[in-house]
Amino acid sequence: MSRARKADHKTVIDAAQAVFWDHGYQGASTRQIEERTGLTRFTLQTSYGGKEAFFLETLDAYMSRVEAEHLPDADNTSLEELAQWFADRADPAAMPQIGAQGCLLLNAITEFDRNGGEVDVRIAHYFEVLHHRFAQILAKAIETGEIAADFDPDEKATLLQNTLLGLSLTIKARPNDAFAQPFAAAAATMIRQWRVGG
Amino acid sequence: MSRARKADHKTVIDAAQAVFWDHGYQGASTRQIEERTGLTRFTLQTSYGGKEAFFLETLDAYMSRVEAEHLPDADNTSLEELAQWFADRADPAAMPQIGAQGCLLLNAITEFDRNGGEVDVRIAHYFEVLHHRFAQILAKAIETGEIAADFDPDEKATLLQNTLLGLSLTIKARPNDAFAQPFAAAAATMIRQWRVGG
DNA sequence: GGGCATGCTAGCCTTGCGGATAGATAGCTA
DNA sequence: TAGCTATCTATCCGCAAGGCTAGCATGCCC
Repeated sequence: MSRARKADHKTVIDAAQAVFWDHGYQGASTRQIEERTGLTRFTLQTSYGGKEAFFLETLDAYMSRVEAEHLPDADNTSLEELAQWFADRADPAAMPQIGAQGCLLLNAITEFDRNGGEVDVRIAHYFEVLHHRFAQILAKAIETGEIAADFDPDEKATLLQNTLLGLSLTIKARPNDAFAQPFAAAAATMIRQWRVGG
Repeated sequence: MSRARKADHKTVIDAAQAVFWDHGYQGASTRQIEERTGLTRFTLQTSYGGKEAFFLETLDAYMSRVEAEHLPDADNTSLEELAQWFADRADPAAMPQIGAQGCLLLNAITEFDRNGGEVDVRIAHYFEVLHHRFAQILAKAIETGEIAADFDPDEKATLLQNTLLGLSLTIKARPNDAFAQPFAAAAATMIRQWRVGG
């Protein structure tokens, strides 16, 4: 068919996530992307359709991976596991990697205007996914009796969405890898105190 | 002494806050700043020392104003007032203005590297101020008996910091002015449920 | 009113950006 | 092996960015 690329798609996208996280969308030049991903600027244009389209693809890959591998499971997550999941978001030992490759949604939110375009669709989708996951986990915890029946899972899911966004921002703001840990711990404690008699 | 400026310092800084919020630091060009603030690019260089120094000054002015006028008072804020303060952060009626001039720290955190420079100092300062205010209000609420004695004001202050950051991001992410309201309401409810017997 | 410091206007410089192009090259298929 | 096609290399383009300079305008002080 054709000549093979120097760098395969998956490798390129993985590296691109790191580049965009390090420098932001605007701050990452196509020449930097070329250097760090192995992708040539020529292919960036012809195969991916330019920088913005490439960012969208990177963002989609990131979100798919997060949904599939990193978000807590909607059906099989206990309240304690949810609490621990929040605590782990800023584990100082894992921070170097997590911090080096944080939430790309942050960049999407802060660097693009809300104009109803492609980025906005992704943001809306992510908010929905988060809400659904958290609400389902909390509803389950009510069923099992972990938390009281008069607990509002929808409202608390909203609170957890907000908490997670705040945590992403704190991680980005961190002057050192231990910095964000108390914030994650406070979130975990909040969740644990939702238990009946907690 | 000298010739008077077209636009006075305060007016310039106020307008600059809006420009930087609308387009971010990187996205705001010096020519846009010139247009919307009345400041000339010449004065931006000679009197303010260039775009980055000017942003820092704008950021300082913003933070001073927030500390003086918008953050809840450390000494005279009840728990209910604190809850209402969070709820008001995303009041749909006030959103047009608030949304049009949101938290500049967001831009500082997301658009600058953590290199120990001037921006980092501001970020650290803001985190400290927030923590101190919230912790003091909560400590007072323990004194008055609004919340239980075994309540950890320090940890919950950390949680509130995180909540406020999340709210700022949600406001930035909002597709419409009503969007952020449930997030603010959930935060307010969380605070109200801290009351003894809540 | 003359001196002088400051701000304004207007234009120019350099740099880096995203993107486009053209010729060489590699890998598959027939 | 010939041909086709996607990619690579290298270069170029137009544009917008931040910053700088030169000459004019303004206002305070001696």
